Amino acid sequence: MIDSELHETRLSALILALERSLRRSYHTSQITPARLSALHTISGIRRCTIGQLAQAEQVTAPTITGIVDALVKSSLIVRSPDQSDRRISRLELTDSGRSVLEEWYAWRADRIEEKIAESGLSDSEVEQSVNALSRLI
Amino acid sequence: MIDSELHETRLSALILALERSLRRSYHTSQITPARLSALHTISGIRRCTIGQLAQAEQVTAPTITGIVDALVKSSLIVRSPDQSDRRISRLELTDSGRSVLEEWYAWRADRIEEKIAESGLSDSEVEQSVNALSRLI
DNA sequence: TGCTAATGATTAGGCATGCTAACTAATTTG
DNA sequence: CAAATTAGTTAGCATGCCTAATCATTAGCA
Repeated sequence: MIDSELHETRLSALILALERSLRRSYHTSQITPARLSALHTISGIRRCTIGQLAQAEQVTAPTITGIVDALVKSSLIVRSPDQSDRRISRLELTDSGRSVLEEWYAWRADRIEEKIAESGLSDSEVEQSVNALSRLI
Repeated sequence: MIDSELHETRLSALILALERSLRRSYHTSQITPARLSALHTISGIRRCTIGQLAQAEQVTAPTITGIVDALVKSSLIVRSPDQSDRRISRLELTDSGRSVLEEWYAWRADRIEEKIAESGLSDSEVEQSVNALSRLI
């Protein structure tokens, strides 16, 4: 019990710290975590709808509406009504959205390389902990 | 590079998911992550000041002011001016604050036990990944 | 066919968390 | 003692999340 408590204490603190440091680092990159995550998800779902995106991102529809509005406003995606069911919006990346996403992948790869180097962790240690974490969620 | 990219992709998504699930779970518990974290920190620093708290939580002073206001308002801490330097506020847990913190520890311990059981991870695997993560930050 | 259900999405409104810039009050220092 | 520094607060903004209510459209059924 005491061990579990320690782990959770540290995990909670770590998650807060991670979230803060992520937010700070995204701060420089002109796009926010939730929007990038949505962009990434949209790029992976053909003719993605608001509902699908909400489900994939595990947030409510109104939350997604706001994120989509922002992405449309900055021309990273386009929202177009479905022809056969006009209740539905279809989301599609623009060229600009694709390149932002690709720049982000590259930037991330650089950052994680730095972090792994700084930490002195082996690649397999990183992999193990990422795997463990994803099983924990 | 490709491995690092994969790790970071998954890490970013994991952090978002963690943050969201944390937020949802705290939702039921009447106190929010940032406030609990601050409460925990205050309990660990004797005669804690706003500045110390900000530094420990790695956020700016205005952010801490808001969190402290909320904690004071809900009577979990008291803020009193320092006698020898009246610029300084000293923060101290109330009995109520202490019991909220202890309930939280207990609740967390239960949750992490559940999660670890569900995940099928061994305690040492959890420990390893938590250690690895904290080195990564 | 035409009314009602259900569905997809948006709007309105609120809260939490974070930031920067500008300010006040108090203390230090030259 | 005046000027600089330090500790906190206030104001104002953005992001991200929620629930409740609403709108438009489509589906179902008598």
